[in-house]
Parts: sequence; C-alpha cells; structure tokens
Amino acid sequence: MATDNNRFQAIISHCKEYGFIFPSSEIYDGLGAVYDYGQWGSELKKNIKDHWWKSMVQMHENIVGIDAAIFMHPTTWKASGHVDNFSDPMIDNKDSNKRYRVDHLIEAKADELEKEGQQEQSEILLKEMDTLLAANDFDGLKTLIENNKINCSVSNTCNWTDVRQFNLMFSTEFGAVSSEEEENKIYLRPETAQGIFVNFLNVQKTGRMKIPFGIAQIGKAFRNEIVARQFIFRMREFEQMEMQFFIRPGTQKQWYEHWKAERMKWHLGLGIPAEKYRFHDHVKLAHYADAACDIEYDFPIGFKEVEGIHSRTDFDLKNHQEYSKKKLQYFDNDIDPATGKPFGNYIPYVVETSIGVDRTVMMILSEAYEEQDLSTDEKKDSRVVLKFPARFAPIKLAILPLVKKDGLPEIARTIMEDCMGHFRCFYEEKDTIGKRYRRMDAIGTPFCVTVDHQSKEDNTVTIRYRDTMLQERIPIDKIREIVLKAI
RNA sequence: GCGGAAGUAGCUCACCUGGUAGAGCGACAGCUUCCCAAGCUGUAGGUAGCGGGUUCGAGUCCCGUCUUCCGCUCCA
Repeated sequence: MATDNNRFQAIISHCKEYGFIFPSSEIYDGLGAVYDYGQWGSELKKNIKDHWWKSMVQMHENIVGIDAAIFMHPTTWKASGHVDNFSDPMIDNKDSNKRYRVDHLIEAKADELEKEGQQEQSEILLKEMDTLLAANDFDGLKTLIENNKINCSVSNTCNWTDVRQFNLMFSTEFGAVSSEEEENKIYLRPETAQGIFVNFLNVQKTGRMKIPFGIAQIGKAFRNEIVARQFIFRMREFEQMEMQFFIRPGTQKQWYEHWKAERMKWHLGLGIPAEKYRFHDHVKLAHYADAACDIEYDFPIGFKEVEGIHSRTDFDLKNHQEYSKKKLQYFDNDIDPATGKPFGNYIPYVVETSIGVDRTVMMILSEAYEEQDLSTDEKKDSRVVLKFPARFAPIKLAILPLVKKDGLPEIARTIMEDCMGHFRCFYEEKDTIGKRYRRMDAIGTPFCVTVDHQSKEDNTVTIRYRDTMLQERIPIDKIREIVLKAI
C-alpha cells in the first residue's frame, strides 16, 4: 500500500501542477475538503458528465432529465428523513475516542436501570433527556450524563467531551433580512434525489411518462463530513449524477438487478478492466432502502465506492405525499395479467442509480495516470502520460508547427481554424517538438499533428499518437475526421 | 479527536554547530533546431506559512497558531 499511496500523492500533485484540480481558496490556506477544478479539470469533468447524460438520457427513450434548484422547501428534508436522522447531538469519550449519539447513550443507560428494577429512575432519566433535547441544552445533557455516571462501554470511564451537534446538512438563511427565526432557515440539499421526487408528478404529467420511466439529474450536493480527507473523494461540496427509476410496486427486485447490470456495463464501457471493479452489497441499509449496493473501483487507496444502486421502495414519494398532503400517485391503465384488470392507482417504487462526478473524475485520473521509463542505453528518459479515453481528454488535438518560420505556423493556423469549432484544440509553437509532445502527454491530449516542410509540398502532416508515441503521415484534410471518429 | 512528521522561488530541494537566501527543473523573451524532455543567451520570481519571544543579529533556538501529509479513530 505504501507505493500505492505514493502513486496517489503523485496524482494529486500532477493534478495541481497541470491545471486539473486546486485546493479551494488556497491563498487563504485553503478550505477543508473543498477543491476547485482548473482549466483542464473542468474540461475533463464536463466530458464525463456529457458522456453520462448521453448514455442515460439520450440513449433511453423512457428517461428524461431535469435540473432542480439546490434550495428546497425545508419540509423536504423532514420528509426525506435527513433532519431527524442526521442532526443528532454527539459526544466523544476522551479515553476511548469513541463517538456516541447522546440519545443512544442515555437510552442505553435507561434500559440498564430498567433491567435492574429501577423503573422510576429510568423514566425520570428519559424525561429529563427529552426536555433537554427539545431545548437543545447541550451543557445540560452533558451534566445529565455525568450525574448519572454513564460510562463509555469501551473505556469504562466517564471522561466526556462537550456535547456537539453533528449537522449533515449545511443551513443558510433564506431571505434578505437576517433573523433569528427558525423558519428562515433552509438547507443546501444533501442529495439531488429529492429534487426529482418533488417534481415526480410535474414530469410524469407534462412529459406523459408511462411507468416504468426514469428522471435523471446532474447537480451539486453538500454534506458536512466527519472526516474530510482523501482529495476529491470526499468533499463537502460535490456533484452527483443520478437517475430515479419509477416502477410498479413488487417489481423492485427485478429492476434493481437490471440497473446493477446496466451500470456495471457502463463502467466497463469506459475501458476500465473488470478486475478493477466489484460490487459491495449493503448489509446495514439506509432508512429508505430495501436493497442497496455500491460499485467500487480499485483506487490507489484501495477499493472505494464510486456509484450506489439503491432500491428506495416508495419511502420518499410516500413521505412527500404525507407531508405535502398532495397525492403523488400514478394511475396505471395497463392490464395486470394476473387479474385481468388495470393495475390502478399506486405510489411508484423507485430504483436509484447515483454516481459521484468527482469520484468518477478521480477514477478516470487514477486509471489514466502512468509514469513511463523510456530510457535507452544512450540516454535516460521518462514521461508522465494521462491515457484518457479520447472522449474524456480535455484537449483532443494539439497543432504544432515544427518550426515557427517558413510559413509553417500559417499552415498550422488554418488547421486550427478548421478544427476548433468541432473539438478542443491547442496551438503551440514554442520549444522543441519533443518538449511539446511531452507537455501534451502530461495533460492527456490523444493526438498531435505536426506541420513540417513537406506539408507545404503535399498537404500532409504527421499525426502522433499519445499512447504509442507512433507517428504516421496523413493528409491535412483527414485530420478532423480522424479525431472526430476517436471521440 | 489523538499521536507523529513537514511547511524556504511555480515544482523538487540545499543553506552543516544562529551572521542579513542558493541550485536544478519549470516559466518568459530570443537564438539554434526538419519529429519525442534536460543545446546556447538573457529576464522575471522568495519580507523562508503566520504571530510572538530569546539575541547585537534567526530560515536556523524557544513558544503559540494555521496548513498539509502519515498512522489510529470516525464514516451518516
């Protein structure tokens, strides 16, 4: 793992040095677990998103996309379970460094008291806890723990930190006038999915969508992380590409398996070998799921989750229906072969595929990054090359006059004019040709064409391939076609 | 959160036991060059993370602080 970690660090350095990814607000010492995409990183990321969108939306007649706002009505997060499940006061034991939810800790003590026959004591304890929790009285909660001599089960001591609130969600104030009032508080979405659920009927009706159908979305989400490390793998502000697939109740198992297989096919289609992937089935399921798994990729830091496939049941739509008092149901006219009657009215079940954009970027980078030793007997030589699939490369084509005189730049410029409207090109006339090739390797440009004196005679150039470093002579008017075919 | 290490030019690093900062690469300008980095000339770039202390004098010693990396913990 030690060398793998070096590889991981090398990739991070390379990303910064070659304009892919910078730490956020670096001139102010950075902002924890937030990163900015630079000139080439943003191109790479955009290409990945475009590819996903194309394969999920464009290639499926029954899937459409939306772009919901990041701000949502606060009740959304009550309905989704995010408020209740992820904003509990926590406390750490200083000796064992074990972290507990305060309510769990106290409830366990109450259970214990009850078992010992101290029914009354137990009830008093729980009642006090409820009062303090309702009042957000953290000092009081700590005192309660200490007074009742509640020990950590690992260290068996009562040496506790202060009670702190763990907030999964970022909150902000809605409205220009600042106020202490709670009702002005709204959250930055911690997942994009809810924007799809609250628009379920809008899309279904206006798009005349028939079950089974999907709604896709690419967008930012925000979560406070307990530990924030590992580069862009775990960020506070991140981007998701997800699709919620609405289905008949009872068919969830079959669709879950379908999307598991489909999504893995997509991953293998990136040119990444199968042994770099594995499924990881969730044993402990989130509050909304009846089956869930991750697709994990073998990063330099080990196998880690890139994508999640969840069978979310009707949890979300059912809760939104309850909280909003609006019917979120689908009328299914199709005939059920089992009964000979229409399926009728129901809240659809949902299978979700959710892939992290930033994690995919990191996966593509990890897969592409290669340090090569090109030494011969005469001379030591090496290069760093990013072997991106051509469709993801930030720059598709570099156009290089061999020397910057004798009319060569002029010819190169006409090639530039011809190609720049079709894909990202880069023109460069500085330095020796070898140096320019290597610079392009470092940012993963798949093709370089070089204009030389022969170009003036017969309108040909040499095209040089990034991965093999081989060159061949091609007519100038074929360049565009060759690159377009590859991307 | 705890423990360890490190923070000097864009990058990698040097300055040994305190005396007012240097190299290579890179960048830029030019020369040379007819196909794979490290040929020649020139230029720019650092108040040594930040704050304080000791000292005649600190990058170099001491304290604090911030950031990063490694390990443990945590991971909804």
